[in-house]
Amino acid sequence: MKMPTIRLREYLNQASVTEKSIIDYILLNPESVSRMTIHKLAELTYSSASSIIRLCKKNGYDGFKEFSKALVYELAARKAHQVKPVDEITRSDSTQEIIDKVTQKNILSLEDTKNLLDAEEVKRCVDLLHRSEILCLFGIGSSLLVAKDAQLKFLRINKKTYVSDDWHTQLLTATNMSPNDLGIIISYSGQTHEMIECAKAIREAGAESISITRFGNNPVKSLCKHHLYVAANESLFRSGAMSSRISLLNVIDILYTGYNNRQYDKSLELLAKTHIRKEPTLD
Amino acid sequence: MKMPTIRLREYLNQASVTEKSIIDYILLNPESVSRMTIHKLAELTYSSASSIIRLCKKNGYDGFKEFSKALVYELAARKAHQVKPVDEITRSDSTQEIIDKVTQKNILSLEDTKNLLDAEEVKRCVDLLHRSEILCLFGIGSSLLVAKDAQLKFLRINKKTYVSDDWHTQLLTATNMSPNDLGIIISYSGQTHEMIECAKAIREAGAESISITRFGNNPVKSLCKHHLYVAANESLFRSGAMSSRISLLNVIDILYTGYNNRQYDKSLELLAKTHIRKEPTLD
DNA sequence: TCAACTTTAGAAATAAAATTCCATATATAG
DNA sequence: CTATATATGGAATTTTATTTCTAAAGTTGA
Repeated sequence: MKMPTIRLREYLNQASVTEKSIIDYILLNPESVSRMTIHKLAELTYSSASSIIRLCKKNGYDGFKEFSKALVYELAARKAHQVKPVDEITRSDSTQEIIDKVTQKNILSLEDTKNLLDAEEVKRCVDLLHRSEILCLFGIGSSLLVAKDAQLKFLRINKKTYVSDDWHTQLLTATNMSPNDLGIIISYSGQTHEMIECAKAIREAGAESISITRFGNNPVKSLCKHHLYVAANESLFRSGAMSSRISLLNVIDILYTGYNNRQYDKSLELLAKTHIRKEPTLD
Repeated sequence: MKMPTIRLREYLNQASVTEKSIIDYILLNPESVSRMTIHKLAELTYSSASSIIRLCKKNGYDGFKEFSKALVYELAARKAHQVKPVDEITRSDSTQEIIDKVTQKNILSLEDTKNLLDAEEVKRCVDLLHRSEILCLFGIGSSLLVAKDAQLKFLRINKKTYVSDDWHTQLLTATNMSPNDLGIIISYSGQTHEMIECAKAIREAGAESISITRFGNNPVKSLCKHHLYVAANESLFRSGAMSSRISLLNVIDILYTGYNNRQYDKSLELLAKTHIRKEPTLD
C-alpha cells in the first residue's frame, strides 16, 4: 500500500486549485477524513465527489474507497511506529511496568544516540583508529567500565589497547602518548575533573583524541579533536547515569564494527582465532 | 479502535453456526476480507450480508464499513509492530548503515530480553535483594563489567555489595557466603567454568542465588535457585558477545529500579545524597 | 483578438455497496 | 404439539461511490 499523505504532498505542486484545497483539508484532518464519506468531504472542501475521485485516481488509487482504506492503514502504521515518551517510574508501578519502562527508556536512549551521531565524524574516527599505533582509553566510574569493554573488544582483534583502573596511571599514559597514538576519552558529563586533565595531557603530547560525551558543549569535548555524542538522558527515578552507559556501549560497538569493516577479512580471521578456545573471556 | 480479530476470537464461543463459519473465514483471510465487499464475503462464507452485519454489530461495530476499516487498521498496526530482522553487516556497508544496523541490533536485543523476563520471577529476585544482607556479584570478561556496573549502582544506595576482579577472590567470597546473602552470577553463556565453580560454592554455602544467563538450559542456571534471562543473540559480523552485555545491563537496571521502588523514599534520599557532591564517580 | 482546443469542475445519473426490514425456517420450552 | 424465541437469507431501501455529461475557464496559435 502507498502512503496517501506522502503521495498527496508530492502531488501538491502539480495540483489545481480545487485539488489543492482538497489535499490541504486531508493533510490537516487525516483522521476525520479517514472516516468520512466522499460526499461529506466534497461538501467540507467546497468541491465535488467527482473532483475527489479524480484526485484519488490521479494518485494511483482505484477510487475513493481504496484511498480511504489506505489512509486508515497509514494512520495505523504511523501510530504504531510512534515512540511513546517513557513515563517516569512511580511508586505504584507493578513489576511488569518497571520492566517495560526501564527497557523502553534504554531503547529510546539508543535511538536518540543514533540520531546524534554524525556519520562523517564516525568515519573520521574509524580512520583514526585505523591509522593509530596504540589506542588509549580513558574513563572513570561507569565510563571506565565502558572503556574496559572497548578494550576487551579491540584486544580480541589484536589492536594494541591500553586502559588503566587507576586515574594516576591513566594520566601518566596520556602524558606519554605519541602523535601516532589515539586517545578516546569517555565521560558522559564531559565535566569530570580527572578526564579534563587527561584531555589536556593528550593535547600536550600532541596525540589524536576523540571525546565521547553527552550532547552539547563541555570541557572534555572542547579539549579533544574529534567528538562523538550520546543522548543526554533524564533519569528514571532520579537514578543518575542509567541509559547513558548503554548508549556509550552502543557507540563503542559502532566504532568497533566500523573498524572491523575496514579490514573485513583480517578481522574475520582474528575473531575466528579468539573464538576457538571456547571464549573464556567473552562470557 | 478495537482489534477485530481479537474480538471475533473472543466471540467465537457464543457464536452461532453461520457466525462461526464467517468468523473462521475472516480469521483465516483477514487481508483479503479487509478489501472485500460485504456481499462478496457473504458469498464466500455461504451466508448473507444481513448475517455479517448482525455479527459486526454484535461485536460493537457500527456496521460492516466500520468493521472493515477497523480490520485494515489492525493489520497495519500489526505489521508496523513486527520487528524486522536486522541485516548482517556486509563489506560494502556505509558508515551510516553500520550505525543503523548496530543500533537496531542492540534495540532488538533489548526488546527480546524484555519479552523473556518473567515479571513474577523478577519480583522474587527483587524480594531477595531486599531481604539479603550482602549482595555478591560474580562475572568474568565483559560480564564482570556488568557486575561492576551493578556494584556502582547498589553502592550508591548504600547496599552492601561485593565484586572482585580476580576469580580466585570471587570463589573465596562465594565459599564464605552466609544463608542471608545473595549471589548473582552473570554469565551470558552460562557455561563458563569459573562461574560454574562459583555457583557450586554458593550452593554449598547455602546462600540465595540468581543466575543471569542467556535463555535455555545451561550449567550455571541449573545450579542457581532463581533465573533471569537475556536474549540469545547472534553476532553481528561474528563479533561475539555484542548486544548481550547491553541486555545484561538492562536486567541490572530493572533489578535496581525494582529495588529502589520498594523503598521509594529512602532511595530518593540516598540518591540525593550521592548526587550532591558533583558526582565524581558517576561520570 | 478570437476561434479551436484542453483542462477543470460540478450536477445529475448510474452503479455499487451497505443496511434495514420482513418472511421464513429452525430450535426450544412448556 | 403449539407457542415463543432465535437465527437466517432475500428483497427493498438507503447510503455511498462512481461515471457521464455538460459547461465554464484557461491556453494556444494564427
